[in-house]
Order: sequence, then structure tokens, then C-alpha cells
Amino acid sequence: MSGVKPLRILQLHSNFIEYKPVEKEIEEAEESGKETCRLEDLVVLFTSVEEGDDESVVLRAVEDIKGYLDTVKADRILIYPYAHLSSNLAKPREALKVLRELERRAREAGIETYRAPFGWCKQFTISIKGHPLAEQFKTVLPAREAVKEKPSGEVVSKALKAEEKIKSYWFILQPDGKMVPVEEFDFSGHGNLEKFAKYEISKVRVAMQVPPHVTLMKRLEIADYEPGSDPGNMRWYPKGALIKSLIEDYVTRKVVEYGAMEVETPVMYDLQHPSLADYFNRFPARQYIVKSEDKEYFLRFSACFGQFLMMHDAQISYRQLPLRVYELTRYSFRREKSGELSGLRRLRAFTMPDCHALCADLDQAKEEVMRRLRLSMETLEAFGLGREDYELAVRFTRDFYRENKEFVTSLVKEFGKPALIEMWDRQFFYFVLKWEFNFVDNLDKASALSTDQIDTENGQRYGITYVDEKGERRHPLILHCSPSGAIERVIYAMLEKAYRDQLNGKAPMFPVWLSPVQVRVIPVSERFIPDAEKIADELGMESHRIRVDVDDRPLTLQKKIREAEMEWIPYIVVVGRREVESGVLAVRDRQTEKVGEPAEIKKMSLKELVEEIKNQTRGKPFKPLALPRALSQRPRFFG
RNA sequence: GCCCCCGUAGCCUAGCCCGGUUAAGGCGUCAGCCUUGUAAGCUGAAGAUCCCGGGUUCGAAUCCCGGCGGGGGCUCCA
Repeated sequence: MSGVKPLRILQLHSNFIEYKPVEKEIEEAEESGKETCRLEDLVVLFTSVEEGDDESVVLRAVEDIKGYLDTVKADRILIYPYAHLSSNLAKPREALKVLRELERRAREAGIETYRAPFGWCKQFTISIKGHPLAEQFKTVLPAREAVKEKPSGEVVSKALKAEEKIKSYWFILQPDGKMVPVEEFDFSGHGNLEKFAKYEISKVRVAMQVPPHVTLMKRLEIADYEPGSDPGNMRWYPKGALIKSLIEDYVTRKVVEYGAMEVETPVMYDLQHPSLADYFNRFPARQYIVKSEDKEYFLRFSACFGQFLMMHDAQISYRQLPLRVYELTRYSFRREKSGELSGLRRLRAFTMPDCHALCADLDQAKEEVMRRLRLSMETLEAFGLGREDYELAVRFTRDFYRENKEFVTSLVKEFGKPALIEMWDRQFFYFVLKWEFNFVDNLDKASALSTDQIDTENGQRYGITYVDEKGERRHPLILHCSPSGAIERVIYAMLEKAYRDQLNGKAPMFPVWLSPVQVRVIPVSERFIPDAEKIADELGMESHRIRVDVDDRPLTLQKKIREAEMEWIPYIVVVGRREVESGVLAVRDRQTEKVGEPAEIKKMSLKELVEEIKNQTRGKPFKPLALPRALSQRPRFFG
């Protein structure tokens, strides 16, 4: 190694650097003023010269620097003598010679070059750019290959990295079993599928508007950003909390009916737990980390951990399979990158119904997946999301498809519309097959709602076993299903759909069972408030399970109607002299309304109205009004 | 993380480019009038550290620099 004088260079692509020579540290120091020097948008080269006497290294270094400047599109450098990179420093006199040579050669190479004074104690402030290549540490050796080291940044799961290398093959699978490469498929009549396919494959995304549902979620006092929390953690106003809670109840009820056992598990887990750490690396997500005493915990991003650990400890017989376990996670956490967060569509804290099913073998798993596909469609239906509102994607490995063609086709057949297929050459994740329903919004963005997966790894990873017919312990296959997707995302989809309805001239609204106020009673003047209250008493009788309120504010009738309409209230009952005398109600029915046209007023008896609402909400959960009944008693949360 | 946009009263917005009286308007709130017949009745009042810090200037919401917060996009995705 004699004759080799390595350079150690820390390259930092910076927004700016400010440095100020404070005092000379050594006798050989250069002459310099003490004024602060500031340079912007440049690459700073913290450089130390190590023991040796060979100057040829400089040429190599300049080559390397040029390449780097090209890559990061910069054209200016600052050579900043920085002794702390080495424990084997060259003599100052020699080091200065090398640095000057480096400066000269860099200039010769056409680089705008600055150099901080050598031999001084300097103070500096630096702002480093955030792109992946902004920080590089190099050791430049004259006779050998340069050593590249990247300073360690954030801990990224292996799965997240692996994902970057996945090669996907895209097809459209028709209900009749015909599989067509996506570029050959005729999308006429399948506009949403086309948008979804493009969104998934092309990665071109243009849109620079606030998503319609964000405006609506605020205006309707459903939810809002919470500036006092981490981004992606929402606040829920009374109306939103009610809607969310009803949806949660409904999904839970459906899953329990399907045969799942509801459980509850912790929100945080030991980062060092062996099974968890391993799984962690198979799941492409970023986490919140919580420190407690001297341990680190990650906040769960699904219910898998808790349920798997529970199943690990359970005694299970093959006779009990498929065994279904369910939890509604309030909350699951994923520390999505800040630029990815969007309204209720993509959050850092969200509520995820998560249902696992342990299956004895693939045949049982396939049967179960089919049941859960149906369960998911029924569930979405209750939120007013029909098959026309979402698209199916099925993703699997090539091997799985070869051996299970019929099964895959049967899923698409059950769905009834062509589906987007993504095929992989080998298994990257813990599952061999996964399907999702995807909603396409008004900005042509697609997001997954319901999903199910066939997991071939975690039974083993978590040591989950059942005892088979022969008395032997075996690992089950595990299905992971969310029949609705995140609850917040369901609300997002409903709002986006309502917005689209409005564009098409339909009055936007929630399904009646989810409307925070189902009937508003409006007296024509203050004189009729007592009559209005009496009607509200009768409509709102506990046994009717109807949410009624009364607009008792001293406003004009028109104004009160307008506000009720803007709140998307399904039934508006106006009470005046005529109603009091006749006993017949004058009802505005939102479901029959068209935007911009005068409303039709239906004459109905109170009993008929109660019946109609009961018909609309049959079989759905009910919760009482989440706000004071009298509008005059209500605060305004937004606007 | 990067790029782009935004930050003015509880909400929405004007003013900013081109610096100059008490920062303008609408919604909402409060008070009063009106007592209302199916999507905005009238009058009045209160309400603003113009995001924060620095700089330029006789003078900054306005120009410059830095920071903070939010949104959107990029990459990827339950």
C-alpha cells in the first residue's frame, strides 16, 4: 500500500452552506479573512487527505466528482478541508498541496470551484437536499476501485426494497375465462376499468386540485384535518363519528354472521420479537415507532400481529377449520410519506376491519376466498356501492395461475365484469394470490376497498399449528380479508360517489341508514315550533329508530329548507297551519330530487313516513341522533 | 425526502405582480326588526399577531432571505 494517498470525501448536495473562519488552528494555515461566506445550490466536498505521497489520486477524484455533478445536475463545488474524516491524516503541508491540486484540476475540468481555507477552525451551517443521492461518502484510491458507502438513513423494510424490483405482467381476465394482455383489450363500455388499469400500470398522475371529498368532509362536518396531530390523523365531528360508527357496526355484524370470532389485540408490538421482525420485512410499509423504557415498539399496521400471536397459543383441530378471527382495528397505523396523504383516502391512522381465516389446505382456502368475495360485495352494497362503482383486480404468481386457472376465473365470473390481472414470475410477498376491489374517484385515482389474500408463509413464521386427522401438527394457510377496506376509505368512496351523482344532476346523499339526520322538521314560523316538536316527538319515538331534528331557529322557511338540503337530509317535513289542521305531512324526499329543479312535495301521513324510512333502513344498525335535537342548540364546527 | 402551489377574522375570498390613509367583501356568529309556505328577508355590531423570524426601505400583507404549517404531485401501496 505504499505510495497510495487516499482521499476521503463526503459529498453533500446542498441547498446552501454558510461558513465562517474563526481562528487558525495550525501554523501552516492559509491566509484568510474572517467574514462569513455563503454559497447556494452546490455540492460540498468535505475532504481529508490521508497519509501517503501520491497525487495521482486527484485526477481520479475529479473524474468521480464530475460524474456525480452530472447525476445530481449541479455545477458548483466547495472543497471544504475537513480533518475529521480520517484517523490517519497526511501532513498538513502535503494535504494542502493535494487540496490545491484538487481545486486546480476541478477548475480545469470546467467546474465552478470554491475552497474553504485550510488550517482554520471554521463554523458552518449546511442544508442538505433530500434526494437519495444527496449524501455520498467516498474513499478515492489511486490504484484501486473507489469504495462507495451510503450513509444509513431510515430503516426500510426489505419488502419495501424488494418491491422496487418486481416485474409485473398485466392482463384483463373476462368472466368467460378469456385472458387478454391489457394492451389488446377493448375497453369500450369499461371506462372505469380502463382508468384503473392505467392508474396501476402507467404511473402517470396529473391532478392538482383538492379532491372533492375533502371539501365535502369538512363542509358536511364529517371529519377534518387535525393540525395538532401528525398529518393523516383526523378529527371526527359528531356527524362523522356517527356515520363511521354505524359503518363499523355493520361490517362487524356481517363478519360475525359469516362466522368470525371478534377479538381485540394491542396496538403496539415489540420491534425485536422474532416472528414480528421477520414479518415486518415481508410487508411493504413504514411504521410509527414508540419508545417505552429501553424498548422500541411499532404501532400495528394491521391486525395480523395480535391475531397471529393469539392463534399461535391456541389449540386447534382440523375439525374447527376454517377458523375465522376478526378485529376492527381502531386504529391501524402506517407512516405514509407526507406527500402521499390525502383526505380520507390515504391516512396514517385508519380503522381497518381485518378478518383472518385459517384453512387446512388450498381447496378449503379457495372455497373460503369465494365466500369472502361474496361477503365483500354484499358489504359494499350496504354503503350504496354497487358493482358499477368498483373494479376487481386479481394478483398472483405464474405458478399459482397455472395450477388454479379455473378458480381464478370463477372469481371474475362471480364478480361479473372483466378484471385487471397482475401476474408475477415468483412470490415476492407472503401471499400467492390477492384480490381487491378498487374505487376510481373524480380525479381518476384508484384505491383499494375490499381485499383478500392467500398467505402461505405466516402459519409457519408464527408457529401457528392445527392437529390433522392423523394427529400430526400442520401449519394452516391463512386468508387475510378486509370486507370493506378501511372505514375512512369507505366514507371517501361514498363522498366521491355523491359528488359524481351531483355532477349528473342527482341530489347527492348518503344511504338513509347512514344519514346523520334522517328527518328534519321545519316550522314555517316560530309560532309552529311546538307543533313541529310534537311531530318530531312522534317520529323520533324510540321504537321507530329514526333520527329526527327540529329547526327552531328564527330564520325564513326558505333559508331553513336550503340549509337542510345542503346537509343532504333525506326527508324534510314542513309544519304550518295546513299540516296542523289536516294532520297530513308535507314531505320533501331527497331521493326523488333533481338538482336545479323545484322539489316535489309529497303528502304523507306520519305513519306512512315512518314506514318508508323503516323500509329504507331495514336490517341496518341504528344509533340515535349524535347532536342536540334543536338546531338552535348546536354549535357549528366548520365554517 | 424532492418538486409545485398555498398561508389575510370561525369559514371562503379580494388586496400582493406595480410598497403609501382606519386591510375590503361574502358566509357564519351576536343583537334587533320581520312571523315567514318549500334552496340565501332586512338593519346593525363584534370579530385580523395579514403564519413566524430576519433583511431592504422614510414606510412592508405587498419586495428579498430563512423557517414553520397545509395541500397537491413524484415513487410506491394495504
